[in-house]
Amino acid sequence: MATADDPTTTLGLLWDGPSRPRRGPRHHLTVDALVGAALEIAEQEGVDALSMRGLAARLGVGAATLYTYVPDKSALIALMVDTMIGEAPLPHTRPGDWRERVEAWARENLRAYREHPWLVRLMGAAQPVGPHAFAWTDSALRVFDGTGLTGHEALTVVEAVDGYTRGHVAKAVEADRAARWTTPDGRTWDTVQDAFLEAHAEPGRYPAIERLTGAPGTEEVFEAGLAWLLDGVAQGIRERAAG
Amino acid sequence: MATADDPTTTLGLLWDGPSRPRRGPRHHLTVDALVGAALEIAEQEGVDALSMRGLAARLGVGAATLYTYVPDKSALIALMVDTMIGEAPLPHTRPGDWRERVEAWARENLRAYREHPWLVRLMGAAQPVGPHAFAWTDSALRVFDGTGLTGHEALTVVEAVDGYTRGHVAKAVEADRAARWTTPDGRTWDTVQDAFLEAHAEPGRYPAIERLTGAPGTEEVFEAGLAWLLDGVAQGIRERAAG
DNA sequence: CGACTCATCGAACAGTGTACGGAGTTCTCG
DNA sequence: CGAGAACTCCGTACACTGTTCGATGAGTCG
Repeated sequence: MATADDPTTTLGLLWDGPSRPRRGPRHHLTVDALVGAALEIAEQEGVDALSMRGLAARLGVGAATLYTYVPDKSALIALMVDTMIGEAPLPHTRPGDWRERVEAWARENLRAYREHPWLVRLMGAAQPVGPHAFAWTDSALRVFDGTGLTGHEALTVVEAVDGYTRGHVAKAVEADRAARWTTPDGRTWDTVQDAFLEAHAEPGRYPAIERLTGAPGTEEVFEAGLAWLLDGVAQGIRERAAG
Repeated sequence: MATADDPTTTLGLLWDGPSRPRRGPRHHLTVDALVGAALEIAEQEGVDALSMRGLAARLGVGAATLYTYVPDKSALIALMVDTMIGEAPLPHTRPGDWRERVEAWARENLRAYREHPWLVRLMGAAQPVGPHAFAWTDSALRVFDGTGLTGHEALTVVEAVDGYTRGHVAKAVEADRAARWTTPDGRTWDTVQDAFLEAHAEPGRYPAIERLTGAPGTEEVFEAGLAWLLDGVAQGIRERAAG
């Protein structure tokens, strides 16, 4: 198989699927089987445990065999990501007006990312656009049909909301992991950190933080920010309709 | 030095600095020198090139020596991140009203992240809060002094804007990297991808995307989304002042 | 001066992604 | 129908990674 380092091969795999050669012995596995097993590993053991050797072992083949299905690990990851995107419901098929649909999709994405935290890390690297990602964006754009926004404006809104969601997801995933962490003797992350800060921040050094009576949860921040963002968008749509 | 895996040691390094032992030979290096050299490597060669062996070689010492300064690589990274945060201007010292200050800090953060793309990846992992991060948050909260918002509400705004910025940064960094990429024969990423999509997306499959006449740039999306978000916040502040 | 503590670092361990080359299988073409 | 091309499979190897161990010797305190 062609050596990559060049995402063209990966794009071909994403959009065309594997190319069946004319000569030579048959494959015993399929690319889908690789991706499925890789997703299982990521889901069960986390993304750090996803190695080519481990994946090969799970499938009962030698490590080098995988390279006849996939040019390299990054291509496998691109396939995993696009597969996950394919499981997201298409925004334009949801009920309600544009705002209800946007809220639903943003919450759904947040939920999906938090349920599959490994996705957040894998999406960090630049990804070639796969068919499912493309279809999702198309669907998201259609949510704004009838609002009077141009395609360009609709895409701006989609990207803004998506960016907002992704940023929160990164923070939420960190918070989730910290919440699950404990010292060997059972103290939580918050306990350790708070004790540390209390011992080290002399009074008056951080006046605004001292005045705080409690931090908002990630859910609360997400909902508030989403509401503000969509208030702004709604106002833009109203002004355009009036002008 | 104490084995970590437990961020308590890292927190100590962040807040107290290195602890000078009473007996034994002197250190030839300092933790600051490690962090400085690590920052240079990240800046010049990217985060993937940052290895303990490479760092040790740059400092002219053996790889194992580093572990007398720092419990492990993650602690080093925490120190790098907090150092970078320390270089950001404090929001409450900027001129203007709350909105101008927020806009300035959001743009500044976006710029800094794009200039140091490795930071985006390093911040992806959960980080213990360092003194500079703490000071920055305190300063950001003070921007809302006099707006009538409670500390809780101000923190919600800060986190929402920060989350928004981080999400965009991730996308912008990906876009920057893709923009810099070319095939051996000189074609750009966009050319390759567009050619591929044109060849593979039959007409009518992606109606909304077909209707597009051009995609908004990351800058344009960022500014539009920020304006919407702050419009929403401003309305919240007005309503609170009125009610 | 001993006793103790600690910095330094070569070597080793358990991993990683991936290239290579040989063995065996399947299809195509003369 | 048989020769050889094309291909899968995979043991082995390479160049890495972060980190631990143990030996050596430097520095300091009683």
